Amino acid sequence: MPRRTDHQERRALIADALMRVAAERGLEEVSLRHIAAEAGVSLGMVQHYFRTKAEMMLFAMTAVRERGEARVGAAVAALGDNPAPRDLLRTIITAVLPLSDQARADGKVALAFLAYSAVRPEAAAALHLDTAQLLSHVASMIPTERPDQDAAALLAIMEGLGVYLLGGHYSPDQALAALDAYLDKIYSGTIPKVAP
Amino acid sequence: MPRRTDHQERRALIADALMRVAAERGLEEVSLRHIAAEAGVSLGMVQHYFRTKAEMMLFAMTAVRERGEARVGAAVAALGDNPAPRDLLRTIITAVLPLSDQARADGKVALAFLAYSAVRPEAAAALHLDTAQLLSHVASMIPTERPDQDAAALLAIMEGLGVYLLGGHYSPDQALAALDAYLDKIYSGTIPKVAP
DNA sequence: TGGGTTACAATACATCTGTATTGAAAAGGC
DNA sequence: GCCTTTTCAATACAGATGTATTGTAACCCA
Repeated sequence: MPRRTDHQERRALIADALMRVAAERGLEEVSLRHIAAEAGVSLGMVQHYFRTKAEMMLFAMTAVRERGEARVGAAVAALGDNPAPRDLLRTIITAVLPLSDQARADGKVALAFLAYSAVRPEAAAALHLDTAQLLSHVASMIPTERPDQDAAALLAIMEGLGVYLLGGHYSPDQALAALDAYLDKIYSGTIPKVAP
Repeated sequence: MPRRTDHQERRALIADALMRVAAERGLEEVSLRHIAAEAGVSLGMVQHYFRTKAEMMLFAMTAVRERGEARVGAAVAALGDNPAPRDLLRTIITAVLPLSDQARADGKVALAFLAYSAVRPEAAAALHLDTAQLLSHVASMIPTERPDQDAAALLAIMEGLGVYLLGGHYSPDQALAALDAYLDKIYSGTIPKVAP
């Protein structure tokens, strides 16, 4: 059984090209031939690694998600051990927000896939960070009387800031100021949930 | 100079068909022929009222926005005169959120156009102005120390909740609870809702 | 040293795409 | 009544699209 190529590596190469095209020109410009050209390979090769376009799209979708998770993981790791919950939360969120060029490109792709999966329920399960998991994780770090609601609002702020940043409606400074203002409400002044 | 048809009316008819297709199958399935079929007219007629596809898309984009504004306007009008700022704000936001079937359909289209305009800067300008206006309006209704930041966060919450609702990550109850929790923080002064 | 399998490349194919062209019916203004 | 203009419908067209088919070189295992 000869297997000379690393399938995952080739798929990643193609998915990278897809993300580049999607970030620059949108998902509508994503065709097998465009992706092949962008990746510098032939149409036949793309077909060899993805039997159908939908399969390629699905793979790229999870690749975007994994790239986001990797960015968050790296930012969190840079915090060292036992960071304060507020710092941890802010680090996670700023890692998700499209503040760097790379994150901006990824964000555009993620937004495109968000719209894509909004009309393709079979593709919706895979996208983005697993919100439910993240929600309970964030809630556990929020010392208010209603951590679930406040966590839900915080994630919504994160998503909304991301969208507004991508659209150019908010500047990075504006977005971070809004985020910090909310974190202030969560973490300052009020008596923590546990002992006084 | 014979002019037997109301151009705006015909355009609206076609834009309605476009929004139906976009809501059900996404912007990728929007082609001149699909829209013509959905509207029950011929391709030639669509071409007669929109010289190019981009022109049709642009018209539909502003039609979605106007529909959303109309929904907000109606909800606000139903509040009567001199509503409390918090009620007014909550009414505006719940009118924007995709909570009804109609608002869900519109929301999907709006999300699709958001991704669409993220890679077409020439189409993004209208939304930009809209947000800036809404932001200062909302800020004027927020009695906190930093109304600008808190208003920015509130709009982000609105947008994020909308996205999560469309994606099915939040239930309507969850979204409204998160919204109300934030409004509590803004409006309840320092006294929490639950007794100390 | 084969035989079989993999990894592509090339190309064919039917369908769909946006746009342009042509033509004809209808309806004002003169 | 005629003539110009609008309102469409039909069709043509070149290019793109996803997928299927075929061919061919390379490689591993026997």
